[in-house]
Amino acid sequence: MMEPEADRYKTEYIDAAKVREAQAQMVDEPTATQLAQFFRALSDPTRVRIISALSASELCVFDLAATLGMSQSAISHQLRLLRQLRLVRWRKVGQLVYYALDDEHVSSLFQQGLDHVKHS
Amino acid sequence: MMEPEADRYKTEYIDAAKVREAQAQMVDEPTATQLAQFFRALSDPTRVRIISALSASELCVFDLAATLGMSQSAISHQLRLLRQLRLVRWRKVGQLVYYALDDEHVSSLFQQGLDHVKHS
DNA sequence: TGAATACATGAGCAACTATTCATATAATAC
DNA sequence: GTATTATATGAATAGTTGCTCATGTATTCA
Repeated sequence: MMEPEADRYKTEYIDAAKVREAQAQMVDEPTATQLAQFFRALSDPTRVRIISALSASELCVFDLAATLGMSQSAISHQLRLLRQLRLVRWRKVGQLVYYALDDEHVSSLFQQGLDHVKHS
Repeated sequence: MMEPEADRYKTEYIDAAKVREAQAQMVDEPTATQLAQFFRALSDPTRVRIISALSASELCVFDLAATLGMSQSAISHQLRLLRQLRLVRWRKVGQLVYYALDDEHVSSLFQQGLDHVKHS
Protein backbone atom coordinates (compact mmCIF):
# COMPACT_ATOMS: atom_id res chain seq x y z
CA MET A 1 0.00 0.00 0.00
CA MET A 2 1.08 3.58 -0.63
CA GLU A 3 1.98 5.91 2.20
CA PRO A 4 1.25 9.44 0.95
CA GLU A 5 1.37 10.76 4.52
CA ALA A 6 5.09 10.12 4.65
CA ASP A 7 5.72 12.99 2.23
CA ARG A 8 4.44 15.50 4.75
CA TYR A 9 7.47 14.93 6.89
CA LYS A 10 9.91 15.20 4.00
CA THR A 11 11.73 18.50 3.59
CA GLU A 12 11.08 19.91 0.13
CA TYR A 13 13.54 22.78 0.33
CA ILE A 14 15.85 24.20 2.91
CA ASP A 15 15.07 27.72 1.71
CA ALA A 16 12.18 27.84 -0.75
CA ALA A 17 12.63 31.55 -1.55
CA LYS A 18 16.24 31.07 -2.58
CA VAL A 19 15.29 28.10 -4.74
CA ARG A 20 12.63 30.17 -6.54
CA GLU A 21 15.15 32.98 -7.02
CA ALA A 22 17.78 30.58 -8.33
CA GLN A 23 15.31 28.93 -10.70
CA ALA A 24 14.30 32.34 -12.05
CA GLN A 25 17.94 33.29 -12.58
CA MET A 26 19.09 29.98 -14.03
CA VAL A 27 19.37 29.56 -17.81
CA ASP A 28 16.95 27.07 -19.35
CA GLU A 29 18.04 23.60 -20.45
CA PRO A 30 18.47 24.28 -24.19
CA THR A 31 20.52 27.39 -23.47
CA ALA A 32 22.63 25.51 -20.93
CA THR A 33 23.29 22.79 -23.50
CA GLN A 34 24.21 25.33 -26.17
CA LEU A 35 26.47 27.21 -23.79
CA ALA A 36 28.13 24.01 -22.62
CA GLN A 37 28.79 23.05 -26.25
CA PHE A 38 30.39 26.40 -26.86
CA PHE A 39 32.73 26.06 -23.88
CA ARG A 40 33.42 22.49 -24.87
CA ALA A 41 35.18 23.87 -27.91
CA LEU A 42 37.84 25.25 -25.61
CA SER A 43 37.95 22.26 -23.27
CA ASP A 44 40.63 20.25 -25.03
CA PRO A 45 44.39 21.03 -25.08
CA THR A 46 44.67 20.42 -28.82
CA ARG A 47 41.82 22.80 -29.62
CA VAL A 48 43.22 25.36 -27.19
CA ARG A 49 46.53 25.22 -29.05
CA ILE A 50 44.77 25.55 -32.39
CA ILE A 51 42.84 28.61 -31.21
CA SER A 52 46.05 30.00 -29.75
CA ALA A 53 48.02 29.44 -32.96
CA LEU A 54 45.29 31.05 -35.04
CA SER A 55 45.40 34.12 -32.79
CA ALA A 56 48.55 35.14 -34.65
CA SER A 57 47.22 34.70 -38.18
CA GLU A 58 45.27 32.37 -40.40
CA LEU A 59 46.98 29.08 -41.26
CA CYS A 60 46.36 26.26 -43.69
CA VAL A 61 45.77 22.77 -42.29
CA PHE A 62 49.21 21.57 -43.30
CA ASP A 63 50.96 24.36 -41.38
CA LEU A 64 48.62 24.01 -38.43
CA ALA A 65 49.58 20.35 -38.17
CA ALA A 66 53.26 21.29 -38.38
CA THR A 67 52.83 24.03 -35.79
CA LEU A 68 51.25 21.66 -33.29
CA GLY A 69 53.40 18.69 -34.28
CA MET A 70 50.36 16.52 -34.85
CA SER A 71 48.92 14.48 -37.69
CA GLN A 72 46.92 16.19 -40.41
CA SER A 73 44.03 13.86 -39.69
CA ALA A 74 43.89 14.73 -35.99
CA ILE A 75 43.94 18.44 -36.83
CA SER A 76 41.25 18.03 -39.49
CA HIS A 77 38.96 16.24 -37.06
CA GLN A 78 39.34 19.01 -34.50
CA LEU A 79 38.85 21.71 -37.13
CA ARG A 80 35.58 20.10 -38.12
CA LEU A 81 34.35 20.50 -34.56
CA LEU A 82 35.52 24.12 -34.37
CA ARG A 83 33.86 24.72 -37.74
CA GLN A 84 30.56 23.21 -36.58
CA LEU A 85 30.61 25.42 -33.49
CA ARG A 86 31.41 28.40 -35.75
CA LEU A 87 34.57 29.29 -33.87
CA VAL A 88 36.62 29.30 -37.06
CA ARG A 89 36.00 30.28 -40.66
CA TRP A 90 37.86 28.97 -43.65
CA ARG A 91 38.68 29.84 -47.23
CA LYS A 92 39.98 27.60 -49.94
CA VAL A 93 42.98 28.60 -52.06
CA GLY A 94 43.78 25.92 -54.60
CA GLN A 95 44.46 22.77 -52.61
CA LEU A 96 45.01 24.72 -49.41
CA VAL A 97 42.33 25.51 -46.86
CA TYR A 98 43.09 28.44 -44.60
CA TYR A 99 41.47 28.57 -41.18
CA ALA A 100 41.05 31.67 -39.02
CA LEU A 101 39.24 32.61 -35.83
CA ASP A 102 35.67 33.53 -36.66
CA ASP A 103 35.22 36.56 -34.45
CA GLU A 104 36.73 38.83 -31.82
CA HIS A 105 34.52 37.29 -29.15
CA VAL A 106 36.42 34.02 -29.29
CA SER A 107 39.92 35.40 -28.87
CA SER A 108 38.73 37.76 -26.16
CA LEU A 109 37.18 34.87 -24.26
CA PHE A 110 40.31 32.81 -24.81
CA GLN A 111 42.46 35.63 -23.45
CA GLN A 112 40.21 36.03 -20.43
CA GLY A 113 40.50 32.34 -19.65
CA LEU A 114 44.25 32.59 -20.00
CA ASP A 115 44.36 35.47 -17.54
CA HIS A 116 42.30 33.49 -15.06
CA VAL A 117 44.61 30.50 -15.29
CA LYS A 118 47.77 32.58 -14.97
CA HIS A 119 46.56 34.34 -11.83
CA SER A 120 45.83 31.22 -9.83
CA MET B 1 68.21 0.82 -46.89
CA MET B 2 67.35 4.37 -45.86
CA GLU B 3 66.49 6.96 -48.46
CA PRO B 4 67.39 10.33 -46.94
CA GLU B 5 67.23 11.93 -50.36
CA ALA B 6 63.48 11.45 -50.45
CA ASP B 7 63.01 14.10 -47.76
CA ARG B 8 64.31 16.79 -50.09
CA TYR B 9 61.18 16.54 -52.15
CA LYS B 10 58.86 16.54 -49.15
CA THR B 11 57.28 19.87 -48.26
CA GLU B 12 58.06 20.73 -44.64
CA TYR B 13 55.88 23.79 -44.44
CA ILE B 14 53.69 25.73 -46.78
CA ASP B 15 54.79 28.99 -45.16
CA ALA B 16 57.68 28.52 -42.73
CA ALA B 17 57.55 32.12 -41.47
CA LYS B 18 53.91 31.83 -40.46
CA VAL B 19 54.60 28.54 -38.71
CA ARG B 20 57.42 30.14 -36.70
CA GLU B 21 55.16 33.07 -35.84
CA ALA B 22 52.32 30.74 -34.81
CA GLN B 23 54.65 28.61 -32.68
CA ALA B 24 55.94 31.72 -30.94
CA GLN B 25 52.41 32.91 -30.27
CA MET B 26 50.97 29.56 -29.21
CA VAL B 27 50.62 28.71 -25.48
CA ASP B 28 52.81 25.84 -24.29
CA GLU B 29 51.43 22.37 -23.63
CA PRO B 30 51.05 22.62 -19.83
CA THR B 31 49.28 25.96 -20.13
CA ALA B 32 47.02 24.60 -22.87
CA THR B 33 46.11 21.65 -20.64
CA GLN B 34 45.41 23.90 -17.67
CA LEU B 35 43.31 26.26 -19.80
CA ALA B 36 41.38 23.36 -21.33
CA GLN B 37 40.64 22.04 -17.85
CA PHE B 38 39.31 25.40 -16.81
CA PHE B 39 36.98 25.63 -19.80
CA ARG B 40 35.99 22.02 -19.27
CA ALA B 41 34.33 23.13 -16.05
CA LEU B 42 31.81 25.02 -18.17
CA SER B 43 31.48 22.36 -20.87
CA ASP B 44 28.61 20.38 -19.36
CA PRO B 45 24.95 21.46 -19.18
CA THR B 46 24.59 20.43 -15.55
CA ARG B 47 27.62 22.42 -14.47
CA VAL B 48 26.45 25.40 -16.57
CA ARG B 49 23.14 25.32 -14.74
CA ILE B 50 24.90 25.06 -11.37
CA ILE B 51 27.09 28.08 -12.17
CA SER B 52 24.02 29.91 -13.45
CA ALA B 53 21.98 29.15 -10.33
CA LEU B 54 24.84 30.23 -8.07
CA SER B 55 25.01 33.56 -9.92
CA ALA B 56 21.92 34.61 -7.95
CA SER B 57 23.17 33.60 -4.52
CA GLU B 58 24.89 30.85 -2.59
CA LEU B 59 22.89 27.65 -2.15
CA CYS B 60 23.22 24.50 -0.09
CA VAL B 61 23.55 21.18 -1.92
CA PHE B 62 20.00 20.17 -1.06
CA ASP B 63 18.50 23.31 -2.60
CA LEU B 64 20.84 23.12 -5.58
CA ALA B 65 19.58 19.63 -6.30
CA ALA B 66 15.98 20.87 -5.97
CA THR B 67 16.71 23.86 -8.21
CA LEU B 68 18.09 21.68 -10.97
CA GLY B 69 15.66 18.82 -10.37
CA MET B 70 18.50 16.33 -10.10
CA SER B 71 19.72 13.83 -7.53
CA GLN B 72 21.84 14.99 -4.62
CA SER B 73 24.52 12.53 -5.61
CA ALA B 74 24.79 13.86 -9.15
CA ILE B 75 25.06 17.42 -7.86
CA SER B 76 27.66 16.46 -5.27
CA HIS B 77 29.82 14.79 -7.88
CA GLN B 78 29.71 17.88 -10.09
CA LEU B 79 30.40 20.17 -7.16
CA ARG B 80 33.49 18.18 -6.38
CA LEU B 81 34.79 18.90 -9.87
CA LEU B 82 33.96 22.60 -9.62
CA ARG B 83 35.63 22.63 -6.20
CA GLN B 84 38.78 21.00 -7.56
CA LEU B 85 38.96 23.57 -10.35
CA ARG B 86 38.42 26.32 -7.76
CA LEU B 87 35.33 27.71 -9.50
CA VAL B 88 33.29 27.50 -6.32
CA ARG B 89 33.94 27.95 -2.62
CA TRP B 90 31.94 26.43 0.20
CA ARG B 91 31.16 26.89 3.87
CA LYS B 92 29.65 24.45 6.26
CA VAL B 93 26.71 25.43 8.49
CA GLY B 94 25.66 22.54 10.67
CA GLN B 95 24.71 19.74 8.30
CA LEU B 96 24.37 22.11 5.38
CA VAL B 97 27.15 23.00 2.94
CA TYR B 98 26.68 26.25 1.09
CA TYR B 99 28.35 26.68 -2.29
CA ALA B 100 29.04 29.97 -4.06
CA LEU B 101 30.97 31.14 -7.11
CA ASP B 102 34.59 31.65 -6.18
CA ASP B 103 35.32 34.88 -7.99
CA GLU B 104 34.05 37.58 -10.30
CA HIS B 105 36.12 36.20 -13.16
CA VAL B 106 33.95 33.12 -13.42
CA SER B 107 30.58 34.84 -13.64
CA SER B 108 31.99 37.41 -16.06
CA LEU B 109 33.30 34.66 -18.30
CA PHE B 110 30.02 32.82 -18.00
CA GLN B 111 28.11 35.96 -18.99
CA GLN B 112 30.41 36.55 -21.94
CA GLY B 113 29.81 33.02 -23.17
CA LEU B 114 26.09 33.53 -22.79
CA ASP B 115 26.25 36.71 -24.85
CA HIS B 116 28.14 34.88 -27.57
CA VAL B 117 25.57 32.09 -27.71
CA LYS B 118 22.62 34.46 -27.77
CA HIS B 119 24.01 36.51 -30.65
CA SER B 120 24.50 33.63 -33.04
C1' DT C 1 45.42 11.51 -69.17
C1' DG C 2 47.90 9.89 -64.47
C1' DA C 3 50.63 10.91 -60.31
C1' DA C 4 51.16 13.67 -56.43
C1' DT C 5 49.39 16.69 -52.92
C1' DA C 6 46.13 18.87 -49.31
C1' DC C 7 42.39 18.02 -46.91
C1' DA C 8 38.15 15.46 -45.15
C1' DT C 9 36.02 11.65 -43.12
C1' DG C 10 34.26 6.87 -41.58
C1' DA C 11 35.52 2.99 -38.63
C1' DG C 12 37.63 1.35 -34.69
C1' DC C 13 39.34 1.66 -30.13
C1' DA C 14 41.28 3.18 -25.72
C1' DA C 15 40.43 6.66 -22.48
C1' DC C 16 37.34 9.55 -20.20
C1' DT C 17 32.65 11.42 -18.40
C1' DA C 18 28.19 11.84 -16.07
C1' DT C 19 25.09 9.51 -14.02
C1' DT C 20 22.98 5.92 -10.68
C1' DC C 21 23.19 3.00 -6.79
C1' DA C 22 24.89 1.72 -2.51
C1' DT C 23 27.21 3.12 1.27
C1' DA C 24 30.02 6.13 4.36
C1' DT C 25 30.57 10.32 7.20
C1' DA C 26 29.11 13.87 10.11
C1' DA C 27 25.78 16.70 12.33
C1' DT C 28 21.18 17.03 14.64
C1' DA C 29 17.26 15.45 17.27
C1' DC C 30 15.23 12.35 20.31
C1' DG D 1 22.94 5.89 23.23
C1' DT D 2 19.60 5.40 18.30
C1' DA D 3 17.31 7.45 14.32
C1' DT D 4 17.25 10.88 10.96
C1' DT D 5 19.18 14.14 7.90
C1' DA D 6 22.64 16.51 4.59
C1' DT D 7 26.46 15.63 2.12
C1' DA D 8 30.39 12.91 0.07
C1' DT D 9 32.22 9.24 -2.41
C1' DG D 10 33.53 4.51 -4.51
C1' DA D 11 31.97 1.21 -7.99
C1' DA D 12 29.61 0.21 -11.99
C1' DT D 13 28.07 1.47 -16.45
C1' DA D 14 26.31 3.67 -20.65
C1' DG D 15 27.61 7.24 -23.42
C1' DT D 16 31.14 10.35 -25.38
C1' DT D 17 35.69 11.87 -27.03
C1' DG D 18 40.25 12.14 -29.45
C1' DC D 19 43.19 9.80 -31.78
C1' DT D 20 45.00 6.44 -35.65
C1' DC D 21 44.50 4.13 -39.80
C1' DA D 22 42.63 3.56 -44.16
C1' DT D 23 40.45 5.65 -47.72
C1' DG D 24 37.90 9.24 -50.36
C1' DT D 25 37.64 13.85 -52.75
C1' DA D 26 39.41 17.75 -55.08
C1' DT D 27 43.13 20.30 -57.00
C1' DT D 28 47.62 20.84 -59.28
C1' DC D 29 51.21 19.48 -62.23
C1' DA D 30 53.45 16.95 -65.77
